[in-house]
Amino acid sequence: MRVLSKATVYGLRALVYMASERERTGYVSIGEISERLNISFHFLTKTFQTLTQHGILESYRGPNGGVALTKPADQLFLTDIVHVLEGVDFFDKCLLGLPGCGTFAPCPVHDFWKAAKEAMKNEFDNTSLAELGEKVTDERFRLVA
Amino acid sequence: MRVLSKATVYGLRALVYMASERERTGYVSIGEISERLNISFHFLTKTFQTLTQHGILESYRGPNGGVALTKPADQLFLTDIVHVLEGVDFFDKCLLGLPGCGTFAPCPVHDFWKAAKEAMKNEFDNTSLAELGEKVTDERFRLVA
DNA sequence: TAGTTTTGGGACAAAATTGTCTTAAATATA
DNA sequence: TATATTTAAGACAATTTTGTCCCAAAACTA
Repeated sequence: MRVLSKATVYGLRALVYMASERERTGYVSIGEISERLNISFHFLTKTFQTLTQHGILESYRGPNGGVALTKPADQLFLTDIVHVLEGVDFFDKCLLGLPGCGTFAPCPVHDFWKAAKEAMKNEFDNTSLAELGEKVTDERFRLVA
Repeated sequence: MRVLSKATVYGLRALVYMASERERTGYVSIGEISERLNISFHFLTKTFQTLTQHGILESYRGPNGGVALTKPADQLFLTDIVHVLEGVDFFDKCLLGLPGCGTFAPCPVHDFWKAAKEAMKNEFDNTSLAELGEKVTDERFRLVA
């Protein structure tokens, strides 16, 4: 079950890492993140460029440069990131891949899947990077194998 | 959100179609299914070969040949098909892609995702091809765009 | 037996995803 | 100014997924 692409998975892990560095101020370099989380630097850079272009991150070049969240981590939710990296129709896909599957022309698993998606969307809508970052800071949860 | 591969999606649609042809006896040809559901014949054939090799389908060559469910459709559940086409670890994947993510070493979204997966697994465990086939036969639900 | 129909299986191609590399641009510091 | 650091951007390669094609094997029919 691969719900999120690698790009999204890496992006999310990296953002939660940033949120977990609570007392830190200023920019965090992509190099640091990729090292700490064991993610390909170049691949992460591309994902971060997308996030920067869509207003999730701001970046700054040069020494002591890096990336920073554009908003406090408690105002950035999983849905925001997923919408940028997976598309705004992320929570609107038929389990059987039928285009236009909906109440008026449902596939046989539509009712169940609609409820499952709603539960997931609800969780994504209400889970902030801050919340996940705290879990990591407070040590019971991990971001790396 | 792409939970199932195309191979699985096509396989499931095709199996539900077979289950929906209630009064039919004997083998159904892959050609018929691929035409009716608008699925690539060769691609579906490969997926069906996998299902045959794993005991979900039996096949028979020659005129009036085709494939047939090895069990009554009310004894074949979504989990059975998904286990064959996606792997037995389908319901055991970390949302953030961390290997070995579990109670003892969870990622920050582990608790939520565990519950979401369990709900999905429960539904897959208890939804038979017969049930879905009936929905299609009884006309309110569709298998094709 | 010859010809047709159908699945089996493999080779192969196309497309999407993932990953790597190089160079440029911006910024800081010495 | 020269050098080092860091993101930006795009080319490119590797891998996986998806899709196509061909021919063999099995089975039926005439």
